[in-house]
Amino acid sequence: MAKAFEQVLARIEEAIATEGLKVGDRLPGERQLAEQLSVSRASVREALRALSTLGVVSSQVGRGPDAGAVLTSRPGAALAGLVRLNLGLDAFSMREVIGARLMIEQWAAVQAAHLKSGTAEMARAIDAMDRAAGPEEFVAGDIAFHLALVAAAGNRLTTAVLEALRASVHRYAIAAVVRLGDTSGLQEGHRLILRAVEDGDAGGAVTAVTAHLAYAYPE
Amino acid sequence: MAKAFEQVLARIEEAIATEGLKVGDRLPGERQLAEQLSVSRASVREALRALSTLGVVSSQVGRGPDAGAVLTSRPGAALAGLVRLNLGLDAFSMREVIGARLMIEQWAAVQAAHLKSGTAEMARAIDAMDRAAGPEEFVAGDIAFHLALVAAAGNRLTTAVLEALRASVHRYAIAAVVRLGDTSGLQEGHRLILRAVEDGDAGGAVTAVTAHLAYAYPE
DNA sequence: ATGAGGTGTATGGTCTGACCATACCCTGAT
DNA sequence: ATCAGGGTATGGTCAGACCATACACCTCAT
Repeated sequence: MAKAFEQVLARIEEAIATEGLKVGDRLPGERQLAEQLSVSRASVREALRALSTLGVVSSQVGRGPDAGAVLTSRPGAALAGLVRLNLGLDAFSMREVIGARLMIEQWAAVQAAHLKSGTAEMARAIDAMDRAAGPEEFVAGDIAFHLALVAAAGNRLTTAVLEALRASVHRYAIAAVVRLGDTSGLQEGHRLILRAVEDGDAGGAVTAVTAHLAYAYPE
Repeated sequence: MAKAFEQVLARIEEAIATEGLKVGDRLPGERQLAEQLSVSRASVREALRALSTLGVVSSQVGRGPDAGAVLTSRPGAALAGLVRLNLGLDAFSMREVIGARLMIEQWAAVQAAHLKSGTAEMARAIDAMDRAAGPEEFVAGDIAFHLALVAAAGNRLTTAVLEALRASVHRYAIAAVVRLGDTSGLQEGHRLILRAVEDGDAGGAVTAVTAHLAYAYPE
């Protein structure tokens, strides 16, 4: 049997999807939901807390005799996917994850090249990867490099988004390292990116990022 | 007194920030946290549920005598920011939100132009804005347009990210409508974007998106 | 001394039942 | 017709309990 918390989440998602709930509509109250799903109110509350953390619903005390949490976001595939992503359940294909990464890193490369920032952190990450004792350390260095690149763009929000993708990216990154026996190609890509940023060569940086990700994650 | 749930969240964030916790380190157990913060275990669990929803920590049953949730994400500004964004507490500047939007929508415009997709949805949103009775409907149409643009890129993940930014974007969008007495400029921008996508003109689409957002959110 | 295997124990996950302050609804008095 | 006030269901919080699990430790045979 699946965990109670996940049951509740799935049922609420399903209800939103199938019952055509619109933004502003109300879900049943916590006690009512608990009874319908045969779980405790505590589990319902945890599920609602997760959804409210994702900005899907929002609750208010009082509200009199009428019901519970309000839908604050549009239902649909994107919503369900976002929930799954954040829960690590993963509804996105590798293609989508890599696509989003490509978008963020190409953009960041342009910003970083203009600002000529973050080069020290990137260099440090490359060094760490050279000195890495095992695959774990190597992957950690890789993550540090790409995080440094995006952070160099100076927008904490996009950095946070990449950070949020960490779990998925990490898994794929490990797969890549395992697949490629030789890691020198990855490091070469990193060095090309770093050099383009140092030179302030935005076009070159985009090209380098694109090539690097294509190399690491071939179609 | 602040709500118990928020207290716990703040204290955990603070602990991560000030105690130099690293990825893989463990937080105290739920019962211990509850006692330290003088709240019930249920409140602690809700806070941890929120953090785990954001991918900040992860829990496992068992774990023997040693402690609780594991840090699964890098601490620091980006982390705290992500938490605040998702909780609607807002740690990002308007500049950062708009910057992220620009990144996503420029990228989406290129993809959409190549695929020549999503034009029907965008056209529908433009019509809805023309027929809008009040500011609320107008803003709803605006959101629908930009969501359609990003969805046209065919990557549910990036769509989900824009969806996640909805709350912040929405607020700024309202501000923009209020500021601009005349909304024809916004609609004109939408039409330019739509036309470029229909023509498969990637460069023109990027230019149109950039101009439109610069118009809606002047520096 | 060393390894395998069993046991103890604290953990996260869940449930029950209770209390509080709040916000809505409805009634009744004006 | 309007307004004041109580009734009531709500979300937020708490206390205490039980379960299955996974680690740490101890025992015992080798």
